[in-house]
Amino acid sequence: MALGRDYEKQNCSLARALEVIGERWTILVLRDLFYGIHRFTDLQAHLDIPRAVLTDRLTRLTAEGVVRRSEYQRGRYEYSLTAHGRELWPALFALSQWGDRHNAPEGPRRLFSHAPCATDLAAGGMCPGCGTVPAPEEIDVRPGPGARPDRTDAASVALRSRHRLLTPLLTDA
Amino acid sequence: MALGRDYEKQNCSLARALEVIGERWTILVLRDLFYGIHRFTDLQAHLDIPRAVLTDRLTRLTAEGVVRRSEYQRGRYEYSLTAHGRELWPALFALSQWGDRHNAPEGPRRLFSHAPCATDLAAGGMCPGCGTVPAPEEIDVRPGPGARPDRTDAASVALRSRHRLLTPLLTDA
DNA sequence: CACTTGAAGTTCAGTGAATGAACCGAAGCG
DNA sequence: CGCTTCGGTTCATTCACTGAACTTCAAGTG
Repeated sequence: MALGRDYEKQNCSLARALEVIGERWTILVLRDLFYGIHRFTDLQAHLDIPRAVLTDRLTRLTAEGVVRRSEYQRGRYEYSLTAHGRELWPALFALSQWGDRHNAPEGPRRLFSHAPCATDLAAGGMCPGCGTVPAPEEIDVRPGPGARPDRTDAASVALRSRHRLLTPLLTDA
Repeated sequence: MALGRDYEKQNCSLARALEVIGERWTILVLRDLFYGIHRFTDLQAHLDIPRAVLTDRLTRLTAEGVVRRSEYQRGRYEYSLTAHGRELWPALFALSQWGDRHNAPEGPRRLFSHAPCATDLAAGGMCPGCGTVPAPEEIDVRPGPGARPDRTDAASVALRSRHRLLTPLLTDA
């Protein structure tokens, strides 16, 4: 289709990436999956997104091999990032850092640290402690000075304490 | 407005970044500015984008302090990245790398190298030669194995030879 | 067993953004 | 003066996003 999805004339890797993740809401869906939010209802509540759009994005991401869908009860599904999806971490981190520099008068809203080194990440997602660019499995998120605790949905509340990326939030029981 | 631009409910730096650069075409406009394409007509031809949309994106990016507009002749303008815009480089590089991994059977379409080290960049935009994340001013682009020389507009042709990021392509005379 | 609740969607009318083609005004050129 | 180029604007059409209502199935409750 002509809007949002295709940049076919561009012989460019960036354009190819944007065809997969460049639509409205898609990157925020991926962010939530990195945070460990993985059920439809929790995603919908945390993103405050129309359900039809969330369905569409999850379906498309699944078709592209970025997200995996699995049934955790009969009729209930959960979504997680594939290895391919997890490789998007440096891109999301870089965008997030830029958003903080551009517009975060009270400091970063969230801080990311390399858990084994207990060191906050620097530019490019690099850990100054060990000089590598850690995989998301080794990264902790926690609220920063610019965080505003105004949301009350379950996912927002759970994210107010330190949490390892990719490990599920909000499992029942 | 309600579509494309705002993610106001999200207390999130990533959402703030996407409000500035998340609309369709915006990231590709920025890519071209990094490549040194800086005149309206060249951008329009290289992106194959409706003129009204290009006008809108350049206006908005200028208002956000990401792009600077200057008159190089009476009534003729050129656009360049501000310091703020240049800080987006790691994010664009990371996305581009992901696009190559996800969908580039014949290898990367473009290769980026840290000019002083003559070393190709690795994950996160890091230079393995010196261990830093170089600024775009120090980076060269050149076509990679996956490049397809099918476009004939002036900017596409000029980009077939090695070129330093941010230095103007296609100056007259 | 009937009744309610909740998850995960689908459907649909209304709205707003993207598209591409046409139009426009100012500057430069011969 | 006529022609072209640049850098737009205007406009009808197309298409995606929105929010609300509706649906379906499974599980839990009395």
